[in-house]
Amino acid sequence: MAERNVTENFITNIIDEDLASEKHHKVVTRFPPEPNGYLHIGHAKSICLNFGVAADYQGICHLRFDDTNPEKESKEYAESIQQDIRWLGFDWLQNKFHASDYFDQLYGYAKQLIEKSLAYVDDQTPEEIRENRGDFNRPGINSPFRDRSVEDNLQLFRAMRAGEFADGSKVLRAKIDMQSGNINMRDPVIYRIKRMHHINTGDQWCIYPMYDFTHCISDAIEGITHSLCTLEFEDHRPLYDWVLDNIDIGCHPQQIEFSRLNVSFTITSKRRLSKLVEEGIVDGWNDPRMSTISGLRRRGYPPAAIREFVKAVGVSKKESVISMTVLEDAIRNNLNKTAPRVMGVLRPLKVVIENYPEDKVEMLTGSNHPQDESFGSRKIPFSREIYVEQDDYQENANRKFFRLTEGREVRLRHAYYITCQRAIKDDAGNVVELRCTYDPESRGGTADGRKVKGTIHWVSVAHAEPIEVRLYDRLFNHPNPASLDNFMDAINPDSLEILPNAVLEPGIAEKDEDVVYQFERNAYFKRDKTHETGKPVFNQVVTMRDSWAKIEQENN
RNA sequence: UGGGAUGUCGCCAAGUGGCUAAGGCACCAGGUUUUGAUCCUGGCAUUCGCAGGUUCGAGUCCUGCCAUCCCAGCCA
Repeated sequence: MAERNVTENFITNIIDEDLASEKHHKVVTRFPPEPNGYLHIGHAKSICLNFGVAADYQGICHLRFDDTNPEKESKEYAESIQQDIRWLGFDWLQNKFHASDYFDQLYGYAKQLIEKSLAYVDDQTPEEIRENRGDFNRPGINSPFRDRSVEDNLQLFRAMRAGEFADGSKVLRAKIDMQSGNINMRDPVIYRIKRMHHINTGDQWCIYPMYDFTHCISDAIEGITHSLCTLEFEDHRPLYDWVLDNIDIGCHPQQIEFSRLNVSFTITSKRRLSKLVEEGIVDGWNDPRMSTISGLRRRGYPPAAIREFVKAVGVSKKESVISMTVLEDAIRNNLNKTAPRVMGVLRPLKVVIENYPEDKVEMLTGSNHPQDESFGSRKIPFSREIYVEQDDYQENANRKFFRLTEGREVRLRHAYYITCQRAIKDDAGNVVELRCTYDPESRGGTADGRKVKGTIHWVSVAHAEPIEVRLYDRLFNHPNPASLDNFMDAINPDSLEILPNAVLEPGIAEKDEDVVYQFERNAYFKRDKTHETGKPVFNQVVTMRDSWAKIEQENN
């Protein structure tokens, strides 16, 4: 049996039981976004769950746009949502639907409720409706229009549709129970008058159905077996069931609620994300620091890694905040297996190898992946002057520092051993150049068998490709910014660091490809599409684990 | 003071009355290594929000309590 997309959880347990009891013989789920914004990491969980569960049971998952409120919806959002789902690796095949596809049927079912005396047209103002709904401590009061005759209601509802009434002047309400402890059951509004152009139905309608009336019926029309949604809809389930129990539709999907995905140090609310964009804190909705799917994509997170992450997180009803380290682990885990290795120097320090011939250039062989020969190898030019990382030299190094300091020998990755002879400083005392010597016998092997603890990466000065590197850190300094009075207070001022003088080994930067590279000993990087600077720009996807950072901290 | 839910290791999460409470992340200690990466080995809850009770036996059943979250849009 193939590996499952979704680990067993309380929902798959229910599905297993439904299949075993022959309540169902197939599984049909749906992902029901409202096209009113961009998808984010939280939606990824719902997408992976709905499409993943369907795939695990050889079922299908529909994409259904929940487009019942033309005030907020746009085609642009619908487009980006489809792009994001596809990018995540899922396919709705022929099953793309809109709640608005069912407007005629919905209208018919509303009339059916009226005929059963289970719905009525209410003339109260919005304020009156709110006031008479009561609150947690006060039961609602029946509307004075609650007992209109079926004929009157039918005629009024038709007139609503025909555009005979002003926006907001009347609504259609389900007749349930104004005394219910569940406020959703206190005669919920199911249709409102709203003269507004709809992205799908144009100007055909001036009345639009509400979510609670629409969603359950749409599910039933499509033959959804398990309607998975988030916890806040738990209170709506009695209404979901009430509607389906009181119309003639012959299908009753089961609504099951699970908890949303929250990731530490991030936010996902549309309102807050949008504020970051508006205030210029980030470079747009697809800024690599954003939790939007388009942000994750630009950052270079592989879709497979996001799927693995969601799988690792699990599904339950407990409200939780998952550690960002779980996401990073999933990214590293994927990239470690898939990213070709190259050498890039982020903060260059020039090294002159004094005993290496001035004009000589050697083409050295470097493997593209140390654990996977199928990645092959490449030729890397080596010469007398190279760049190494500034951090790989320390003037006063202790024994635990395995890199360059006066008199210490290190290996240059894929090349020779060099020994640091002396550092050259500028007038301000900054180290600006290192003078080293190399051992011509040490190339590619252990030479005389002596061991060197450290291996550092490098790029030949004459062959270096100048690039710009963008390093990213978490956007917030607080593990749960959304819980703050003002989440903007928690913004990390250092979430972006631009390194304009980085260099990369030749043959990589000119390619305009969708590949994530590991700059060995640094991090994973992916080329950004931007051309705002003259040089190629590389975004840091995720750092490598860094046990040296811990050792360094302990020493301080 | 109403209704709905949730509480198992620092963060997630299995567990559906019966072997010593899975697994992942994090963390700690070692080993391998031409990336201080990867990989490998070992450690990491006598205890399941609390208190009673039922039972030969309870994280799993019952009762009470406590904590946290959601609901008063003509939003979804």
